[in-house]
Amino acid sequence: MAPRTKEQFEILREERKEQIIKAAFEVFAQKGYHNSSVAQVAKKAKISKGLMYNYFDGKEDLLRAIIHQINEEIAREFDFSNQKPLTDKAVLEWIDKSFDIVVQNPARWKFYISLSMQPDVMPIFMEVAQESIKTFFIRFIQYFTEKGVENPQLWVRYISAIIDGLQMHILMDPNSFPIQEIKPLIKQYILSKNNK
Amino acid sequence: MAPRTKEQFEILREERKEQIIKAAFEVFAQKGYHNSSVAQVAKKAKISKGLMYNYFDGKEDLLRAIIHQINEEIAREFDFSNQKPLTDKAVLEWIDKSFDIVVQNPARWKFYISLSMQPDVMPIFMEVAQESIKTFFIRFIQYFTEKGVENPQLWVRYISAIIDGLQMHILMDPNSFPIQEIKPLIKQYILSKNNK
Amino acid sequence: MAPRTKEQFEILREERKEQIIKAAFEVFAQKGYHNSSVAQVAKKAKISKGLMYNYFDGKEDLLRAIIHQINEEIAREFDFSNQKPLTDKAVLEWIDKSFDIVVQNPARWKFYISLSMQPDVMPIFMEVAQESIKTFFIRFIQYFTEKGVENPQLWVRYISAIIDGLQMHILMDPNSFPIQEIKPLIKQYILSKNNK
Amino acid sequence: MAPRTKEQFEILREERKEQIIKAAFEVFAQKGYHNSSVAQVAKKAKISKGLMYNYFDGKEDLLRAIIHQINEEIAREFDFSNQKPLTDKAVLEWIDKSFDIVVQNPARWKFYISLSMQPDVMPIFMEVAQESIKTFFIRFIQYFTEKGVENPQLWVRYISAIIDGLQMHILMDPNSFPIQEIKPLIKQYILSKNNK
DNA sequence: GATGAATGAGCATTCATTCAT
DNA sequence: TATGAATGAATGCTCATTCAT
Repeated sequence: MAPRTKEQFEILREERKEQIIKAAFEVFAQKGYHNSSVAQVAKKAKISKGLMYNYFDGKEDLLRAIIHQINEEIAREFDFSNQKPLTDKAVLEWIDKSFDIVVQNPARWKFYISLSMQPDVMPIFMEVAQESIKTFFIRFIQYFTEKGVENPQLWVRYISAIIDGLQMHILMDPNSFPIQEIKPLIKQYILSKNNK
Repeated sequence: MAPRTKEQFEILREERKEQIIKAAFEVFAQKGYHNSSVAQVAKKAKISKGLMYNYFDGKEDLLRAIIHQINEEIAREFDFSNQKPLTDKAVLEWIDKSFDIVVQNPARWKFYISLSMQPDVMPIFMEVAQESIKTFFIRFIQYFTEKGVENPQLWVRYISAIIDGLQMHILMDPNSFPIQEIKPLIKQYILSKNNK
Repeated sequence: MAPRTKEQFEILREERKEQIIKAAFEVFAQKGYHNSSVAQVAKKAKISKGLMYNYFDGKEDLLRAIIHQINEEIAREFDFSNQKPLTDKAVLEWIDKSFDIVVQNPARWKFYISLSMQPDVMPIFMEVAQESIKTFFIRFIQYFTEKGVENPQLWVRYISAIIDGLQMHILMDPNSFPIQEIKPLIKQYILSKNNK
Repeated sequence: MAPRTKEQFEILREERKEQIIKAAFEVFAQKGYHNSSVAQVAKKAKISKGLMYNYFDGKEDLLRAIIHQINEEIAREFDFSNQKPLTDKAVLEWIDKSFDIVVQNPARWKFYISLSMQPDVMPIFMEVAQESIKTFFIRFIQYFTEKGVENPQLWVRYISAIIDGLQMHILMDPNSFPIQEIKPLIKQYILSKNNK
């Protein structure tokens, strides 16, 4: 077999890592982090337990990697890197997306939130998560500022909390929570601030 | 020497139970349910491991007891047993209380919410919790109905989610989350529905 | 209340002991010695655990007492104290009794045999049991000797083993083991030795 | 370094399993199943407690494995798979073997019988054991049938019980029980049925 | 005598992690 | 790189026994 270059190895490693993270997420999401064993993850990923330690430093490192990946996905889905000022349309889209994203992949969000609430996982979580969200917050504050809202920072925190609360309730009752009916209410509430 | 009377034993048992629940809550709240061991709880309660099993059927039963106790406290604090129709004043007080209760005992609420989000604890939680909340929901729906709100059930779920979201954010940033400034906003939002 | 005499206390103690032994036997017989707890015995006997230790030195002592009692019952039932030479009739009666006793109280025999086979209980068992049986053996040997059987000791051991084997099989299949049909066979076998 | 091949692992596993079963048998036989701990078995096998669970599902599974192995050995020694009709010679050989097998390995039989008598182990025992014995029973019934014995099933049960009783007595007094002298008696008893 | 709270050693079992191959 | 055997500490739980009352 032709000797692979360093780069090829690197790519292979990354693919393997992805594969393990995917398996780990599935196992963790289904049974909870503490109730899952490394053996189960390895089995799901179709590799040996030993090999897992070749790619990750341990169970906690695996968790860290999952959180990191989810954060990246969210950042991508919400287009956090976009620096353009927010328009009304963009805000409304963001609201839609905030709920759609939960509805479409409740397992992921449930896992994400449940982790963020566990005292022992919280530090890991915070360490990895917050940064990218901050920049989006700033854009949101600017949006309200331009609309002439009196206390834009306050409103951003308020709105964020509302969204989070609704997301949580969707997760707690995914089948019958009337998120589609509530969407217009929250949208209207936000837009009503604009025309002051 | 004469043995203790049944009453003496009963009192002793209640005291001990309280003592163990208190210790268990502290340990669970600090390290999370799954990361806490029965041994740690026993140590905190300054009793032997074995004795714990004289009072509770196991670790899970201990958790159940804690949840039950918190629920009772909440029900008492919110006066859930009160069946009178809600007035505007009562609703506003309820909102104040909803946040004050979190601010005053964040550890308890953090624990409470974190439990409600863990997949394997959720069933226990639901089993013990929900009942008392339902009756309050009904009163709230009646309140909106009488105000002539179009879709009262929808609004109750909406408002509940908002409150929960805000509670969550208080817990995530207890020191600087501007709940006192946000209170008027949410109050005004609710009352604005009344005068339709 | 009139002060009781020492004898009265003694009688009371014996009655209590009987009551505990009875309860212990029931529990042990149903669930096995090792799977039974002192707490269960105390509950069955309707006394406290503590009191049990007032009457018996511990779980093992309880077992010893049960074995002792069963042995005494058996000795009484088989009239082991009777020293008269065995007649044909007595032997046939003894055979009947050997099986009837098992059929009538299989729980007791099952318990008895199961104990006698457990390596850790065997010593206790032997210590208590054997003596009374020996004297009966001697009478049986005399019986065969008088009948002119060539090797009377051998035959006694042989017959004893046969009886024990049949008893065991009755216990293993109490509902359909054809002991009544087998009785004549074994009786005839023994009597056939007599008329040599 | 190259990992072991699947075959190498397979061989290793079989060897270890054998080693653990051997150790477990020794411990169980000496102290009884209930009085033995997994730790003791592991120590005897010179492995860690944890490893035991890599090979067996638990203490009960270990017991099951031992019973299974003993059954296989017995089936092999008695040539249970042989389906040919029994001859007089074969029956006499079977009787010899029935006792020789006990004399040669009393520990095994003691263990085997003691298990079969313990109420909570009996089900496991029956589940694993009985099947192979049944086919032999059938052959034995045919043997008596062909000899013109009136109630062949009865006689098979009778004879089986006699053998078991003698085996039991050998175990209870392995040094001086006169099994060699008794052998002719039981053989003669069986053959006497043939010439009717 | 009588109670049951309390202890502590022991148990079966799990699992993250290491290591020889 | 890759395997899974092996470890050992930890966990939830049980129970015979003791002891204060």
